[in-house]
Amino acid sequence: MNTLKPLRYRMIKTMNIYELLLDKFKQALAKVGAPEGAQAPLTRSTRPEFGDYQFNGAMALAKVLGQKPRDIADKIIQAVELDGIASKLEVAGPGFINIHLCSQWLAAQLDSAVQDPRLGIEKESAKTVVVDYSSPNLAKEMHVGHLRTTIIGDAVVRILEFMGHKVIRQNHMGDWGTQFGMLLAHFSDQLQDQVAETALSDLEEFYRAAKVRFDEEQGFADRARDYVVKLQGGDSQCLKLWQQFVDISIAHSEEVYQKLNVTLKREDIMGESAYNARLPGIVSALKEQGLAVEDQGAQVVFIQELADKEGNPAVYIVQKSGGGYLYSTTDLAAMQYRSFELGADRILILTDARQALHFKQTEIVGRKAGFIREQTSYEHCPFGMMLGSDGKPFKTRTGGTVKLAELLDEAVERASALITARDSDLSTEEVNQIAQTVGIGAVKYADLSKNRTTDYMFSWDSMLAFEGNTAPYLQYAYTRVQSVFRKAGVDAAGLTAKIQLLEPQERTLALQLSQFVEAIVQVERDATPHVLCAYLYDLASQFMSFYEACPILKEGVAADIRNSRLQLAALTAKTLRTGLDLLGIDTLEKM
RNA sequence: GCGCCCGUAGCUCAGCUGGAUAGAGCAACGGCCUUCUAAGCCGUGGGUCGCAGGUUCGAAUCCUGCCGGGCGCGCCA
Repeated sequence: MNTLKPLRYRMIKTMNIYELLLDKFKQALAKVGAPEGAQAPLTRSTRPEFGDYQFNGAMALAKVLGQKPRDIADKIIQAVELDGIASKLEVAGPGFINIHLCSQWLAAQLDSAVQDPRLGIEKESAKTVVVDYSSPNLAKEMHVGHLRTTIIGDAVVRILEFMGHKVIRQNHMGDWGTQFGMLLAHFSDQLQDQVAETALSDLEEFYRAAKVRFDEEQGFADRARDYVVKLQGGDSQCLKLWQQFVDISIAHSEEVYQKLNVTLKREDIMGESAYNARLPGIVSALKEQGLAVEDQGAQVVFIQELADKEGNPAVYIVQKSGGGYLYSTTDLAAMQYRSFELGADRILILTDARQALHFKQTEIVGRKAGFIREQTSYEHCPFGMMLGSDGKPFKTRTGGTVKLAELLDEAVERASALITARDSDLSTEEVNQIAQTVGIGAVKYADLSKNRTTDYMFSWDSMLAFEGNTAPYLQYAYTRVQSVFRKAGVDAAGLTAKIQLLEPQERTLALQLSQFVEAIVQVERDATPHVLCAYLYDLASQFMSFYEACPILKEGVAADIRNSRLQLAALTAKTLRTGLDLLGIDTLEKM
């Protein structure tokens, strides 16, 4: 037998250039005598004349090493091993090191990426990541306020999966709360001889009616609370009504998911009710550990870590004086289930920012009580709430609410109108297909592209705009590439030409293409899809400039140049399609 | 009262672990379609980065204090 030998030479795949450079500069730092753990600040250059990346570690070392920063920068340049990777390293200003990547090397990276279905991005060692998102309240029809968690969460899970992680979606539906009692009370005495589905055809209206009674009708609120206790206690009549109601609500949610192209499935549902049986155990465990104590008839945990200046601890109620459980109890149970039974390495929870304190408290209590393994991270990913165009919060009662289903329909209609308004040879069927893809994409992108933790403004115009930094712009860039290949009669998959980077637009595009992984890794880490949106928009924008400046199929373009440009276009299209797919947005061949 | 988040161009937003002259889109203005789809491209104008200190070689970014806005703080989620 032969001794072991490599089966074949394994080419280094297109790697994360940032990581590569960082690694090289860290080695160089050690060589010039920088202390262990010295900062290694590497960034992308802000201006073309400063190169592609810049390393700014020399200035900080000046004091430590007792040398001039520019001298240190010179030594770093001598020490760093970037032969064949960088074409030029120069010291600028007080001691910046500008890194100009070698165009041939950059082109070679793209040559291998374009052949790879994963665009040269390697999977990471798999972690188990539980992602809690969407989680609509089944008492109400989904409205625009549910967009953020649903869409952002879905993009996050797609990206985590792309990077090789085991993702467990958890749709923590609100099917067990106090307001459910309100609905059950209304449900049971209003609709005894009606078919539930008919009555619930308009969930919003049903909820509104129940809410009115809850607020105004004598005795109704008490009955609603009784219903919660009965329900949580397992009363069969209540459960039956409840189940009927839940089924209809879930079906409604699934319709919206379908329209939105969201990956949540029925088996991802792990509603609040699913934790019911665990709640007594949570409270008793807290009591046994002396964490929960009785106060004013309720079981509460006093959290000293969050005490005010007077030393008054924060109060965290885990069981109501009447014996009922709350979302705190449920969230502790969910934490335990996810960490121990699902084996989560990370737990991501996407909700609005108003719940930040609650999750902070939940983590403190949960960790003390041992409801979460030490190695499990507990990450609340907050975002601001939806405001109306007037800057005031969206009202959920007075008809100011925009139902999600209606919003999506309007988006598709607007897209359709836009398409038919322009000259085209598209068939009706094609128009409908495009309108669907563009309209839904626009809505999703509008939400995905901003991930501020502050409130954000809902606006039909900005959400359904089809120009500028929008999904249609990205989709359009993609179709332009497809159109080129159609016209050329070439199959992108069959291309083998080497990429050449001659024009500035080609080089700019190439550099951007090589940085796809950097954007993805950041989203993976921070659960911020807007970083990927920004990346893709820049990519599309740079492609548009390239497209205008660098003719591909026109007369007079040499064959090798044409083929190189086709490769660049092909890689752009693949990157756009992959990126949009990770955002849950479809691409089109024509538009 | 305490806590969290935020304040960047007329509007909506980027700005990564501090780095060079703070960037986009929309809106405004001026160019570019008999030539790869004008949902596009090129260009112009527009910012005391809320204010004041501090740390630093260097601050939109970190710290402190104010001002302004939002949200939260024992039986809703």
